[in-house]
Amino acid sequence: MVSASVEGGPAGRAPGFVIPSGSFPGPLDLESTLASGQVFTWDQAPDGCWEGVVEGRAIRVGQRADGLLVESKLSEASVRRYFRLDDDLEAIYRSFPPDPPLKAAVRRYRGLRLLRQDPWECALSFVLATFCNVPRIRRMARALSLEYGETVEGRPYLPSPERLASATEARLRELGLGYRAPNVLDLARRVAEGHLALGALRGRPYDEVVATLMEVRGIGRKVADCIALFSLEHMEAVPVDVWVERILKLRAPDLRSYPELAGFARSWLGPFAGYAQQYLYHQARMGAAEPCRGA
DNA sequence: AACCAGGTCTCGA
DNA sequence: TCGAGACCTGGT
Repeated sequence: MVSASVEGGPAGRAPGFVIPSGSFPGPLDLESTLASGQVFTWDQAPDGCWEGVVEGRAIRVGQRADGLLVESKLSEASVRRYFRLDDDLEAIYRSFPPDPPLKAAVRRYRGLRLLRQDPWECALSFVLATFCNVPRIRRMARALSLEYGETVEGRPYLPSPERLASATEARLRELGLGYRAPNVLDLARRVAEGHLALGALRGRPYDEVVATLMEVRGIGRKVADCIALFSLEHMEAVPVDVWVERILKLRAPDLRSYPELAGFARSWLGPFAGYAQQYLYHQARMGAAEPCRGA
């Protein structure tokens, strides 16, 4: 067999490097990070490595005892930024309240990091995500990638706003998006036409970010919080989905509305409430999927 | 085969 | 302002 791997070709092997564990504060657990329901475009290869696209480049990452193995044309700085290796995870853990279930979730998923996602990918993903389960979100994202997306170094990836804006609602429904089809179109058109500058929302105040995002059809408070937390640096944002709502109502049974629940979560969980939320969410969802598993 | 899913929108009180 | 229903579809 001839291994004719050409640098840059689809089968080409990207340069590899290791980001040593000691070179960033706190642990990193790839499995928890990439399978915790914050991102839907990564796949796990048979060898256990994860494959995705970051900043328009393909990337393969693997968990190693000595750190994070990376195969990509991306710079190390880009990878560090994406995986939020600048976050001092132990300090974030210390900021959490002494809540036994939260402590259990942290113990179990230690090393779960929020990602610094591209705002467009994040917004598109969570408009797709409304009221459906994670496997289906991944399926819809894959369908959009294959139908309208571009291939990034051999890997299918989500379409640009411009490309998606040219889609028809009927075709999007055929791809299985259901009633999300017009919402996805509205989002794509606003971004493509420059009426919604997602990148410019970085650094803007939380209330302004949420209000701006909610102008899009299909983006309510919860989806806006997801975008704010996962791609716009608002670690205080607490997306309240059905799982998190159950958890919050155990502590505050009298709270009903979304603003009340999210506000309670922020005061209870502290400045990194969004981080804590992700541990609670992941714990709840995995617990439901695998009911019998001793701690 | 029901029941549920990282909700949002509309509408009537 | 608040609660109730409708809503596409596929996983489990």
